[in-house]
Amino acid sequence: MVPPAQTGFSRSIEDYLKTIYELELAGGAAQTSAIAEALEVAPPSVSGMVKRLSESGLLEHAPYRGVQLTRSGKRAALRIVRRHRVLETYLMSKLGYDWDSVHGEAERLEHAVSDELIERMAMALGNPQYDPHGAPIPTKDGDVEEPETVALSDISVGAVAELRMVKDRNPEVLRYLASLGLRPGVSFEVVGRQPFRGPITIRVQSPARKETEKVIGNELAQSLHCVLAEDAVG
Amino acid sequence: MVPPAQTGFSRSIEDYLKTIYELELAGGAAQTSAIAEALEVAPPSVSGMVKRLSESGLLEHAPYRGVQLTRSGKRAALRIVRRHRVLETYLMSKLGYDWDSVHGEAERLEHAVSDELIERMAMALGNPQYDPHGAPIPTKDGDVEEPETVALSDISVGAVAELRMVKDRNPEVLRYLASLGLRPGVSFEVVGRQPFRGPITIRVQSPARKETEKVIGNELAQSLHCVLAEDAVG
DNA sequence: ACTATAATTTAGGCTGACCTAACTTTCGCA
DNA sequence: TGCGAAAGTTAGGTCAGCCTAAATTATAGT
Repeated sequence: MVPPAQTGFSRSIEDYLKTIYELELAGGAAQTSAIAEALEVAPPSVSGMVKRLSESGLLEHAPYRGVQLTRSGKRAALRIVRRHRVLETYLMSKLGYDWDSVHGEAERLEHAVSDELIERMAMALGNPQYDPHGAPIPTKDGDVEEPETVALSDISVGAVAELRMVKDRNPEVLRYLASLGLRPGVSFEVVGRQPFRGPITIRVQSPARKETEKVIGNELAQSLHCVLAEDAVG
Repeated sequence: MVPPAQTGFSRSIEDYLKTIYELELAGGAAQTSAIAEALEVAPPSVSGMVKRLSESGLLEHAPYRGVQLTRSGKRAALRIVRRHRVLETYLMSKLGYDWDSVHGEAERLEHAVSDELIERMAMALGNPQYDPHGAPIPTKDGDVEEPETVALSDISVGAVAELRMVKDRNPEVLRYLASLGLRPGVSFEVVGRQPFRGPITIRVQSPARKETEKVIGNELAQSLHCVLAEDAVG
């Protein structure tokens, strides 16, 4: 048994809880196959773990239907999410990690750090509310509001919006976005949308105060979550 | 299987290698029972792991006699030792950890950090040569010279020495030493030694430039490793 | 030199977390 | 409305790393 930090939850269990939390956010109850895919394990492994976790009261399991975190499961999951996001933020701002390489490191560390270390890091950062990808950092006692955002792929032409959160974690993709200057906080106007899930054109204020147009594929646009400056969802 | 960082060695294996390295330093070949005690596992568990490790060429096993790291085992061990000591140094100087609480945190993190993170931390610290306990930090490519030191319990009266390294890692003990102002780098003169493993009295330059005498039990004195300013070993 | 005790190893088991193969349930669609 | 594919679960097995009990080897003291 390898008890990570001070919870008593194994590394595996922590991974399951975090994954289930993230899948629930994306849509209702988490399906066995979705969990299996996210964790890169076979579906029967998930069934087995789900049984154990629901027996210990961390989640509700409706057989053949899916699972949902209980209150205590959610609390545990949010602790991991906080760790992950604080770590990413710390590694980037204090140790010079890149936007794209930070995820993997945090993924391993989140199971090994103590609560104390996380609080010290958060303190050193001034208790940030968002991580480098724009995701909100849960507070120490487990509060988050996952913000109301719209995917760029769902914003209509003419709307002005701000990029709030990048859901993709593929380093290649993140590197590409960085090269376009697209990071959380950047504002832009949607100036074109090709039909049939075609690419989207946006106009961004470049660092040199110059306006540049960028063309973004629809698939990528689905993971760019934004807040609108004016109401206009299509 | 839980592969830590990029080596392919499990957390357990890393712990065994590090422990064996430390035991070898303290005296020749590491005994099964010493390893078992250090890792808090039963002796048969050690026998089993030792067999596996010697089969993979990380150590030489003379049955019933003890084990010794091979070249590659030592290389692996030193990588963990470097991680541990860089982590301790970083946690103390960048995140405000205390001398006594730093060990446990590093103990868990050493198995989760990547080489890259360690190099970034070392860089941020200016590539220090010693950790907060005075232990030398192996270089990236595995060089250390564990310094020639003498335990305070073996220094004769009249000698002047500098505390170089504190081998104890019990937080209580470390807190006590801190309260006495005894940290690596502090110079002192041995002014008294009671016979029959009795306590030792030293005179230290206090922060306020005032000389203070401290009385130290023999057992504790055995883990205070020093370098002599003049030759005088009793 | 011999034996009692201590140290070590072998034998056999358990648990967590994974796997594949085989079976069961659900659900979309003809 | 029923049936086949997709999704999920059960059954049974593996592996690492630990354990206890029993057997073996080393060693110290007479």
